[in-house]
This record gives sequence, structure tokens and C-alpha cells, in this order.
Amino acid sequence: MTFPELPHDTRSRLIESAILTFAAKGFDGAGIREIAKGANANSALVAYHFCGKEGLYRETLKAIFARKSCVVSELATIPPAGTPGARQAALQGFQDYIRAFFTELVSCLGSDPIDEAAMVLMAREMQAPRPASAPLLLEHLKPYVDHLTHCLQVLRPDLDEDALFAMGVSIQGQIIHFKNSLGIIRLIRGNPAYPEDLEKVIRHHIDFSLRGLGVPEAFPQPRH
Amino acid sequence: MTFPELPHDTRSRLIESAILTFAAKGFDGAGIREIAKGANANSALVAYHFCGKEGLYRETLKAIFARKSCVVSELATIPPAGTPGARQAALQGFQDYIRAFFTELVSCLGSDPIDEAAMVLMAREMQAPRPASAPLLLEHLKPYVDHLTHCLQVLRPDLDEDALFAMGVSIQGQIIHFKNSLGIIRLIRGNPAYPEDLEKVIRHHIDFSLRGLGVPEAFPQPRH
DNA sequence: GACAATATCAAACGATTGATTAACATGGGT
DNA sequence: ACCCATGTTAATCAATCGTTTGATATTGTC
Repeated sequence: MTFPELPHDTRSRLIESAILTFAAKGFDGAGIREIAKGANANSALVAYHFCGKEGLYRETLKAIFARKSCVVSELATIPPAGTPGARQAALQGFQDYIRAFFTELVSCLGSDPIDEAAMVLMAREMQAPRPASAPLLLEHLKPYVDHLTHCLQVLRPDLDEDALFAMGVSIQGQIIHFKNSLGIIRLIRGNPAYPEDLEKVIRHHIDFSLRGLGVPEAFPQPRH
Repeated sequence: MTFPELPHDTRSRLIESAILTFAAKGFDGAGIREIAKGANANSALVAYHFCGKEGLYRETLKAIFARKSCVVSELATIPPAGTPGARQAALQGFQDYIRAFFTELVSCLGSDPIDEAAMVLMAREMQAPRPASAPLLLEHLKPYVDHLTHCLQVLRPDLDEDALFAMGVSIQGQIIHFKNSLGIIRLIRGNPAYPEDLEKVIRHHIDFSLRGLGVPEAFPQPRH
């Protein structure tokens, strides 16, 4: 559940503190002295270990990506379109994907605060990527995009590339937005512990996405 | 298309420059000297006119909200549930809403750079609201939430409050995410001018939302 | 034990931050 | 002509920024 190196050497402690501090205050808002203090280290060490603040930020993102890269790869690979059973596999793979993606993003809320902060940082980076780290982000996102795109292709072979892409963006979008705007959502609802039944929310996202995608199997009338 | 006061007094010029600079660099990244320079004004004037940087930021958000508050109020009010014709009106009102919301958020891309920056700022504020300005944001968002919720109630009277709310979040989410992540989306597609046909994207969002919502009328099979 | 490489430290660097000050201009009000 | 309120300015404030420096531990090697 925690970062690879248990020994917790200074370098790792700095990165952990950086995740927390950058997530809480942003790149400009977080000072290296504050980060160092959070790691019980000297502020001069970020220059020594990471060649400066920007380097620490880059290495922080790398650590987050390395930690999260396994999620999508754990999903079953679905057979190519046309193969018998591909449609059924894609249908299941699609649901697994949403559940995994949602869990990675949202379900970590009560668990490790570092995990939580890491997701805040990643969300911020997706919305306004620091130019130096945009390639890193792209590379990390690619497997997700590929997996989802493949599922969609199998489920809606009649759509062209543009339409498929739009579907993918919408499906990812509702989940990412749910995570990003949880603060506002709780304010609007007036309930600081809003998603009380997480499973219910996940099922909603799956159902909504399948219907939105236009998969016939998902649309036996909800009103019966 | 521009801000109310044409005279462009120093105060207004400062706010305009603040919109651009805060949007580009964030609250901490933007310096009052830089903002002042963008307004051809002295940096001491932000303390004089706005009681400091935080006050300038608050007043900047107010200006943006005042400028955008009209969008939802221009939509036709739909009759209460049960009234004859309510369903048809809600169906139309729902589509108008998505179109209006999408246009406000995304369509300003080629137009006024201040409009564009204002939306960037607002998106950032929705994701991570500065504590002092959260009430402002909530008040501005309320009409949107109310309008959408009312439409959903009419279209899906069988759902409970939780389910309706989840629907609203998903629908708003895909649009907001589309706007927020346009940068990454363009990188992924490798096309810096991605939404070449904006109308097509709007129609996708309407169709996806209606199907996702589970409105029977919206689901005559897309595969014919 | 001597040596060199790696880590860590306190201290100070110059630059920049937001805020403050006092002087100065401007324009009615009397 | 005098006065006061309103803007505006350059200069300066203390504080903090990220970075650099030189000295000091720590470690492994011969």
C-alpha cells in the first residue's frame, strides 16, 4: 500500500512530503523549506537530490505514475473485434475498466492520505500540465486510452474514429469530474460525507456510460 | 462582448489583467507587479482599490460571475412536473441547457481571450476553491443546478433524489471535463485544433446525455 | 588509519514577494 | 485662495523565495 522502498531514505521522504505539499498548495504555493520540514530533511537537499524544485516536481510525478501504472494492466485483455465472444468480453471489460478507474480515483479517499494527495496532483496535472512534465503524463495515460478505445470499438463497430473518441472522453469525463468536483458536490448537497454508498455510485457510472454509449443490452427500459 | 464599463478605468483594467494573469499562472504564480504592468498601472493600486491581492482575486471572481450569470436565466422556464406538455418542454429545455452550458464553457475559445481566461479561472475555482470565495461560487452555480435538476425530475420521475443527483453530476461532468482537459485531449489526438466541428461535439453531448439519462425517446437504435 | 565519495547540515546569497509609506497630482466644494 | 477627498506614483519595508556555499558527518575501500 505504501511506496516501494520501505527503508524511507531521505530521497523518498522528500518525494512523499512533496506529494502532500504540492497537492495541498500547488507548485508555486509550496515552498521547498516546507516540503523539507515535512520530510524531516534539510531544504538544501532538494537541490542536491533533484537539481532544484522543478526536478523534485518531475520526480514526484514519476513516483506517482510508477505507483499507479499497474491498475489498467491488471484488467483482462479482450479479444480483437470480430472474434467470437469478443462482444461479451468487451462488455465485461468495459465494466471492469470503469470500476477500476473509479476505484483508483475515488475509493482511495479514506485510505492512505498520500494516495489521495497523489490523485489530487494528477488531476491538477491533467487539467493544467506543467510543460516539462506533459510527455510523462501522456505516456502514463496511453494504456488507459488504448484499453477503453478498444472496448468501445468492439461495442460500437458502426462508429467512426471521431465519434468513438467523443464517447471515450464523455465516459472518462464523468468519472474524473466526479472526483475533481467532490468538494463542490458535497457543498451543493450539504453533505460532507456524500458518497455514502460507493457501490451505488459505481453502478450508476457503469449504467450511465453503457446507456450513453448506446449498447442495446444496457437499455432494457429502466422504467418497467 | 466585453466587460460592462467601456471607460476602462484603472480598477477595471486591473481586474481584466488579473483575469488573464491569474488564469495563466494561478493565484500564487501571478505577482501583483505583473498584474499591474498588464493593466498599465502601479502595483500599489491593488492594495488601494482591493485591500490587497486576495481582495483583487475575490473581486475578479465577482466580475466573472456577474458577466456570466445571464446564461441560464435566458433559458425558457419549464412547467412543473405533471403539467400537460411538461415532458416535451423538459426535453427541449434539457437540450437547450446542454447547448448553452457547452457554448458558455467551450465556444468562447476563439473569441475574447478574457472570456477564455475567465473560464479557465472558474474551472480551477470549481476544482479547488479558494476558501474565501467558495460561497460566491456556490451562489453562482445554484441556478444551473436548479434548472438541470428540474428537467431531470420531469424526465425521470421514477428516480429518487440520489439517483437524480448522480445523473446531473454525470451530465455536467462530461461537459466540464471536456473543457478542462481540452489541452490533454488535443495532445492525445495529436491535433491542436481538435474540435473542428463544434456542432458535432455538442450533438454528441446531447445524445450521450439523453441516452445515459435513460429517456426512451432518445434511444431509437443508433445502429439501424 | 588514511582516503575518497556520498549525504547532510547551518548559514548566507541575491532576487522577488505582497504590503506600506510619504509625496504628489487632480478636481470639485466652500 | 484654501481645503479635503480621491487617485496615482516611486521608493522602501520586512519576509520569503529557490539556490548556493563551505563545513561537517557518514560510509565504504584499500
